[in-house]
Amino acid sequence: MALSQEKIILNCPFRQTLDVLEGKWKFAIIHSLLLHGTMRFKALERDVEGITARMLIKELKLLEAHGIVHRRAYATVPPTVEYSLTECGQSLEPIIQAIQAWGIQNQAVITQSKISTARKTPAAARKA
Amino acid sequence: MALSQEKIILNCPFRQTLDVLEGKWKFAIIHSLLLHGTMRFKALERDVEGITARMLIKELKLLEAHGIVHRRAYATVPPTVEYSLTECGQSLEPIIQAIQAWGIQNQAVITQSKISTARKTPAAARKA
DNA sequence: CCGTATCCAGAGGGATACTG
DNA sequence: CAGTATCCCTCTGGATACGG
Repeated sequence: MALSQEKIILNCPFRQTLDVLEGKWKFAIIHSLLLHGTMRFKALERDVEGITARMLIKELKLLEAHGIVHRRAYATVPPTVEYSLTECGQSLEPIIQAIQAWGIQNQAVITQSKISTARKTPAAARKA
Repeated sequence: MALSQEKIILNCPFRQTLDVLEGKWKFAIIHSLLLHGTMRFKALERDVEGITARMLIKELKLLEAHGIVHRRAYATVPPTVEYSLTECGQSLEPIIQAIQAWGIQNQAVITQSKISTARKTPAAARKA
């Protein structure tokens, strides 16, 4: 399938998709859910290295609102909450796979041309 | 091809790819360059609806540093600068295509479940 | 365990004016 | 045309503490 020839206008399907997937963590969260299927909150937090609980819940809420992720809570003590991809979310798999495939293919190139994108976290900066 | 079973750790190929493609405009810029091949700065600015010259040049610099985009300047008056994708950049096409395909497939769903993500620009907020 | 609330530094990013 | 420079606001997103 060839790329559409229309202009990269706002509200075209391409840009709308980017809106849904924007943010620092959405791809990683979806990747993790694709790998493991249903996951508890804590499992996701452990699996997506570097994310904080605060950001995880925010991103999950957004994904849920867009119909990508399904949330199911059980009235147990302590609470149990399970997240999984909806059918719509599962259909994102080709995108995740394409990104991963490119990463594997170009790992050497990326590492080589890597600029100092490394930025200090606020906390790290304060300590310094 | 199945997704890799490794944890979504920092510095895995998947996360590194996200680092390269992070930011609000990179996917759209690459999409445009895939469609049109070599483009002048002004053409890109027109094609990627909503981007400002400031952000465009910033994103292009980063993409160039990562070896995704090639920049060629001609010593003409007025100046002519052409941007194109490197071979490495062209290899991102499957990702762009996957995103676009998903957008077309799920356009109805997205539009329907759209939350008020609309946010005022600083200028719009000042005027209000 | 699963969140929420609050605080806050700084990166992202728009507007505008200016240069070669 | 192809950028730079400056200003400044907003939102992201980390740290921390707390509630059900």
